[in-house]
Amino acid sequence: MPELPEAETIARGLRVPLTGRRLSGTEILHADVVEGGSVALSRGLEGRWVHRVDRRGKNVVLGLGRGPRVDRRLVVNLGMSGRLLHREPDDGAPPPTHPAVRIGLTTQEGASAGSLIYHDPRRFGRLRLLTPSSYRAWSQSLGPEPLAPTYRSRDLAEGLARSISPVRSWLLDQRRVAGVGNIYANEALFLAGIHPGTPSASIPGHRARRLHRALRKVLREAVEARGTTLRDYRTAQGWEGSYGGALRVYGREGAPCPRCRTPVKRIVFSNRSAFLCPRCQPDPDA
DNA sequence: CGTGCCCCCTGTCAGC
DNA sequence: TGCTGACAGGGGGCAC
Repeated sequence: MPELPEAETIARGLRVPLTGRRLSGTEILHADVVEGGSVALSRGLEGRWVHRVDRRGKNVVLGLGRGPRVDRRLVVNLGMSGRLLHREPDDGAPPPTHPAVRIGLTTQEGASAGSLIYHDPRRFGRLRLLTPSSYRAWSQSLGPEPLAPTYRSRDLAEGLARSISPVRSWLLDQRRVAGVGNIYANEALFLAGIHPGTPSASIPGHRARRLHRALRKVLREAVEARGTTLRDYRTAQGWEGSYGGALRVYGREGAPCPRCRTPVKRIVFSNRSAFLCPRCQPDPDA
């Protein structure tokens, strides 16, 4: 579920409550979300301080250490239905329905600072604890961050030119560019006026530049709105994201295209829905 | 190697 | 009121 804007929102929401806290007393309720074994995770988290809270692609990354340096990273991929929730010590909030991992937090003085809960009904998400070298290898396996100032339209254009995949599949491939999922791929392709099934290599340079601009615009807007809640996604504080109302085509089959009023069409390929305006995004095969 | 398909799992909703 | 099938924001594995 969560794509870049949702993961970014969660990371921002965890930064203040987690930074400078210490992890202790990990409870693993569903071992299938833990990569590398429950015991290794519990032992690896125990007593480590949270130095940083970051994001890489769709992943939330906690930089941890026993001393002042980051010597482990907890990488959380939220899959389709994962949430990372911060709970205060005795907020009377109802307990989450599908907790998978619960990690205790303490202050420098050792007082309770609540808990960090990984919640995931479908359990497609994954938690992994990585050393600096395994983190580096993992991060290098992902593509560039599309919102980084160093990500230029030329990078996108050159990547597209080397692939025969449909452009939506290309955008969803985390090795090409990190953090784009089905919602924002469809939204960006709409803004760029490109049919999702267009073979990547057939997209001319000026269209690739348009796609680069559209992708960054959509992602920035969605971060601003704290992400899109369709169903499961919540911020670290349990709030919904507000970008759902701004979606132009995703999930809007039959609704008028915001640009030309033609009904939005839904097609399926690679086992996933794509939404498009058949007039603004003409089928290259037609 | 690149690409596409299936599957992991649970919840929800539409249609009968 | 069930029951069934389709579908859901992701990604790993495998066959070709």
